[in-house]
Amino acid sequence: MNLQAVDLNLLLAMEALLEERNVSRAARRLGLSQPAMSNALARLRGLLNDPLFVRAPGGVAPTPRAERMAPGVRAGLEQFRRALDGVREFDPSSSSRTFRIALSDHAEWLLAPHLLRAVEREAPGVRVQCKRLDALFVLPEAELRMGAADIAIGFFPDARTADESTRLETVAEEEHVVVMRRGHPLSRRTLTIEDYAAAPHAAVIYRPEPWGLIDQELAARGLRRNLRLASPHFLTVLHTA
DNA sequence: AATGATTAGGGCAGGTTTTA
DNA sequence: TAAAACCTGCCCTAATCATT
Repeated sequence: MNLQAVDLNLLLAMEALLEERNVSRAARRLGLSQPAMSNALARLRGLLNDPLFVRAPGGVAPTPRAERMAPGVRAGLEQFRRALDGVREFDPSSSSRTFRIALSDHAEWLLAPHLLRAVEREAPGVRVQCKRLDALFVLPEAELRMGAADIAIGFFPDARTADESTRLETVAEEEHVVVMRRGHPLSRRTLTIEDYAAAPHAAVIYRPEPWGLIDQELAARGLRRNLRLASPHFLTVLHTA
């Protein structure tokens, strides 16, 4: 494509639309009127021969083409900004950036106090926005790719198959544990997997259907657990023990 | 009905062409 | 080379249309 034929401000419009998923909000973000943003979108559509964004509840949703373009647009604009800013390294002490972290309430409960202290100490202008993972063991690749989340923290068994734009790092290792109240009959002996499956219990499950990774593992052993409560909240499950 | 996207028409800034 | 005239494209407001 001939870049001379492209108004590079359209990339800013694209970025704002990817972030806001709403033409009016994207316009406000760039200090434009809503029709001006609509017009920019129309020019992008003509340029790329794709609708890019289609109407959806609450605004617009990106087409697969727009989603594929998103990482490149973000990276390109980031390079422009860095070039124009004189290639400044990230400086926590002067940054006013908002970091969006997708994680479980369990990880949030464990990490948030430490994170908050570190931010207060080293990056007083930085804000942290925690958001819940949509699924417990599934890497939110789309959210990361679209910039809806900067990082995701959790146990992601299939993360190794993530695309190249996703950077993976082991930050901690944990074991699954069974929690029960003091004095529970099962606490007096070594818990077998059969005991576990047979005992009425609560579990953390994010999906609408109460069927997760552990159920798959049990099924492989010919077992089915006696699940009485499925909740997306670790703290709720702990509270019911 | 409310919210949000698109269209129409006019103004303005910046670029191009013409002319002295 | 610089100034004037002209052209093009973007943005604005207002009105209308579409979707939820």
